[in-house]
Amino acid sequence: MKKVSESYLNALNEAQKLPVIHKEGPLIIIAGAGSGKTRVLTYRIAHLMSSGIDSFSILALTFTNKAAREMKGRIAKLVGESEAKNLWMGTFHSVFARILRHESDKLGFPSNFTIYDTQDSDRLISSIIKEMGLDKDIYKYKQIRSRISAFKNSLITVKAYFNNTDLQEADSMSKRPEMGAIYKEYVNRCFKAGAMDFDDLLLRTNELLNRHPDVLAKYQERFRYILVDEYQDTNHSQYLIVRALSDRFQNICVVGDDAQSIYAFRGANINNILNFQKDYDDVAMYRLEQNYRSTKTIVNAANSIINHNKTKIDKIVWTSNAEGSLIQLNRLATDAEEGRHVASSIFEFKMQEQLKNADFTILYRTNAQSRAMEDALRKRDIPYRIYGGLSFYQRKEIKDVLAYLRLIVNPKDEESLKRVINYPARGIGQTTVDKLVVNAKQHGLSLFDTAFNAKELGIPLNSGTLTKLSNFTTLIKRFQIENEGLNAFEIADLITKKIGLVQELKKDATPEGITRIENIEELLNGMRDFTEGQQELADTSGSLSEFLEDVSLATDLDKDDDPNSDRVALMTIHLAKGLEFPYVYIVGLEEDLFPSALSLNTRLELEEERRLFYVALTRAKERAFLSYTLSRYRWGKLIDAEPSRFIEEIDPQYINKIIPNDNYQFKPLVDTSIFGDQMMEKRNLKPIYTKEKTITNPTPSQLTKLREINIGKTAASVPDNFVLKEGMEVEHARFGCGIVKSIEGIGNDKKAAIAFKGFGVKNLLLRFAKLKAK
DNA sequence: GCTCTGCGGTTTTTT
DNA sequence: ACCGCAGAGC
Repeated sequence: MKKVSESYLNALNEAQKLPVIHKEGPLIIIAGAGSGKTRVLTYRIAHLMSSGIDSFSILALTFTNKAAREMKGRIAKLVGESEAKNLWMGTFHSVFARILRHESDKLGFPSNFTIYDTQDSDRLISSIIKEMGLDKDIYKYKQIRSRISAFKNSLITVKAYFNNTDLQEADSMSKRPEMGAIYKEYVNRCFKAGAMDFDDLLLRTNELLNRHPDVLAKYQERFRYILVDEYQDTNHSQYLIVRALSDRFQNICVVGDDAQSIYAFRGANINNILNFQKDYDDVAMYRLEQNYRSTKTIVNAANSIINHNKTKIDKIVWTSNAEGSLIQLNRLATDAEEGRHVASSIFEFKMQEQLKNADFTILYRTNAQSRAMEDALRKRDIPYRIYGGLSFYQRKEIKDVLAYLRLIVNPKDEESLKRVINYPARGIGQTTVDKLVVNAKQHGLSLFDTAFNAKELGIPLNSGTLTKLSNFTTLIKRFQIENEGLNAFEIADLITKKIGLVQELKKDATPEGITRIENIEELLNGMRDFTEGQQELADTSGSLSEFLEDVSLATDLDKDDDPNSDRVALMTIHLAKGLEFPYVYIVGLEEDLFPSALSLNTRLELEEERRLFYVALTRAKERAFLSYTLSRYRWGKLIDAEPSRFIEEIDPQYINKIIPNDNYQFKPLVDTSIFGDQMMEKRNLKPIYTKEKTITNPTPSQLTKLREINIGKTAASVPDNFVLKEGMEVEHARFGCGIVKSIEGIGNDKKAAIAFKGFGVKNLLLRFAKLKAK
């Protein structure tokens, strides 16, 4: 064991040292934002190891795989590469997926079980609803899925459901008496398919530990020291796993911040952290309250926000960092304007302060907001990278390839089979698949085996179809045999070539089609890297099933970015948890968006939104920028927006409000006559803090009309190649021919008064008016 | 069985 | 505005 010099403790402050040197027994670390909690965890693990504890008996559960990787790297630096190697570190899902593979036989699962992602679950639930002949408008698959997920996260098994009259009554009341039957069938089908969904990874772990005391004892014995990061975001299922495993030695260390609990929507239970002291005896509690990340302004502003929450553990986050600049608050007319504002702000700060693109991050509440930001950044030629949204591995073409791979590893995987049985088209249509599903159920076989034995089972299919089925199953079986001698990359390469996937995609010469081909290439390259990377590690082989597990549990954040690429980062606030950036833009601070309209029902939900805002603001090290708009496109329509209540909750001394003067906003883009004069009179805007609705904007329909008339589909910049002069004759899509009377303004604000025949003189903003020279 | 088109739902967040 | 899916026509 490489002895860690005691001097490393000097890298910690007094508050950080205590939990690091705390030895036996349970401890909880309440760590404010930016207080160095990762540092404490890292040093604590290193310290445990240096005081003689075998790394083999330490289990550290993190929130993302990336966090685990980074922490492991830092520990390796402290105690040495070879020592750190045996540490078990990862997300709940990845750690317990590994354990489940090892113990799968005890649960009746194959060790190569598939992990169904949300889309797989949705498809399976949809087809169950269809097979049961239920009304899909009442039984909405997404609602069903989230209800099943909630059951599983609370350890309500199918059996428990049918023993619980309250639950059944609740479902009957909401006109879904078949809920339990769907749940039962879903669980059955997953089992038959040798598949677990995300929730199963936790639920089945609980099942394993509950039903097999020997297994529980084994892992209790092994994991003598357990550390859990982001404990505030654990759900009940995770909580029970941690409790079970730590029950014997009670060496449990949890780290978290109740103020940053933002995952209640997926079952996270804030009470886990609030009640930790009741769950174990003699809990030591440590608080980390000094923030090393942000300026005083940001820390204090964030505190002023979170103080509006009732449910919280009291703590005072403070910093000795510099005062820093005020938080800038901007009001913009529309989401497109907001994008332009953010892009030019980034551009200017980059120049002024000599910063890199990677120093900037744009955070938003919903993925849909990224579009306006993207458009603006692209126009400014600012490189960016979007995290989240549709992740790489969820793209159709990637999922198609992965489905083949999954099917080879686990031929029982029903969802993968359905995905590829007729892709590329091989004449096996829906009707045939439906028949297979019915027969599979009847004979208790997997879908693949049903297809393989279609003839023997006497399924009414014509001989052509039978041949096609047999060709398909033979193809897959052949791949399976090939797979034994090949690594993940080689088999994937072979498959894509054999089935002619790329040729299939080449039929589509559109830019999207080309991107799809590139994506598949990227997947293959990624697989090659994976195979090569794994071969350096002794304990893994670079096999296909390992690759698939990695992929199904990877988050978008985990995907390695080119370290040299210098890009602005765009992501949801949820995804930004645990990260930090010098300059942070938080956009879309509007009622019904942030806080989300769906979270306004209960105080609890609203408080979670507030914590989310707290998380967003505390990501910023140097500067934070807030913005909101007066109207925004949502559901394809322009709707009015009102400033978020959260803006008012920030102590105003930390804010610099930048409100454009009146004549900047909502100067009629063009034709005032179509609305009459009322609108002109109501235009004068009041300062934003007047909460009463005296701010009268054009109604959405008016604005939509304006847009339709003047900009067609999207706002564009003034075309450079077209110089407008007074006296010129021009043509307008709606108003026809006209003569330019006068021109004023510059750049994007350039406008012209044009006299049209039959429409009179119109004031057109050239950016929007698509004029053609006559 | 395949392909095109129109309709409907979507937008809260993710392992 | 956008995507995916269902239904109709081939």
